[in-house]
Amino acid sequence: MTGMLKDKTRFVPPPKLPPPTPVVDLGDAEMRMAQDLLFFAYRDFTNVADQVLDELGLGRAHHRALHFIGRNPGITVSSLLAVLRITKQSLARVLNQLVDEGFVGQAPGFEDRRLRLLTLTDKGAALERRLFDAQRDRIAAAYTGAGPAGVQGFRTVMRGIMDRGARDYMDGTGSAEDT
Amino acid sequence: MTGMLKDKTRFVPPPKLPPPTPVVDLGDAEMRMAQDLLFFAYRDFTNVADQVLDELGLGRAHHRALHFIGRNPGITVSSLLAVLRITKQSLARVLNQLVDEGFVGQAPGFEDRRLRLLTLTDKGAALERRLFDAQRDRIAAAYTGAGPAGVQGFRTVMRGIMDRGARDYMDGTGSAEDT
DNA sequence: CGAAATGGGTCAGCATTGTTGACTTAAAAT
DNA sequence: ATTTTAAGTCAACAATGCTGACCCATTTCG
Repeated sequence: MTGMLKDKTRFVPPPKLPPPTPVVDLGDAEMRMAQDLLFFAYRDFTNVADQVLDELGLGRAHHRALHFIGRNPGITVSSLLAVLRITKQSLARVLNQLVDEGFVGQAPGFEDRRLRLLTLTDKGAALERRLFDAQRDRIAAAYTGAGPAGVQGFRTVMRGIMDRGARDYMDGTGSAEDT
Repeated sequence: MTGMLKDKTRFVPPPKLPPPTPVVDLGDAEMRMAQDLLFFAYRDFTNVADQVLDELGLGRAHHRALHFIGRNPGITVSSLLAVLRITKQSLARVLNQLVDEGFVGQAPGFEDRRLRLLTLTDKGAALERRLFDAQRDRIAAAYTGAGPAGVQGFRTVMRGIMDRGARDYMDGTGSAEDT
């Protein structure tokens, strides 16, 4: 980029700004908006929790683990991996830290002693609570503003966007590993 | 973690799985679900585009830049920074690459020649199109399944979740820099 | 029973994308 | 003429993904 404005001699005509990427269907505009919605809502939603996490030297990945362990006490490592869809190594980093710092507890499975059943300790539950509370307000406000029918629509669309595997997980139907 | 199942003598009772983090309000369950919805929908939505990007050796960050430049032809660097809310240095990496590879064009502002007005080249627009088309199907399907009222609810909730600054941007009202 | 499969773990190294901090340059503004 | 401002650059660091290559302890299966 060294000197984009350097050669003052050559006049570069300001581009005749094209229309925002020629809209083919009319529906396109709606879809583009959806991209924005997802980007901004996700970013700002996660940012809320990030602030709390920073204080503790933890990251988003830790939050995710806490969340899903909290929602699924006794979940195994491989199930957690299936839900998060990350690698064992990525999870290990985060999970070991959570265990070391006493946020997550573990116990071998009763029948199959290879399993490592994960739970939140009191400390972990408290943190998860705190993180949740921060995000909670946003959701609550947004839900209130949208009314019950709006919330229903929100859910339906979000479910429609995610993979079948994720949907199944949410239905409790899910081993989550299938697709 | 070296030997969590190592001392076979000591019996570690399987934790009596506590209920999924004691639900205080009834509303809590709904809010927790929203966390899941955002996580899964966002992840799976972005993944669709990631596959295309991988082929070209580009990442999500590139997609974001392409998207917002495409939506806002002639946007300045600082406006783009305000929308994305990342640092100049982070953006530079990605943006320089896009310019070098001919996806993004630039021209100095007419009145204020310090400005660097960004646009998509044809090549850039084509790529953005391709990325969009991939995501488009998901949205289309989800929207169809939810009906017009559902879509309206989705929008309202998503807007409610994001920061005011993002909302303003979406309304076109926005300098996006204010909060 | 012995071999294979499974759940889990570890070491090492790399890529992407975000961050700080410290400066430079060119063009506006005052 | 000085100060702002828009943009860019170098350097280093952190969080989280990923791959590849192995190791252990159990459980299962032929």
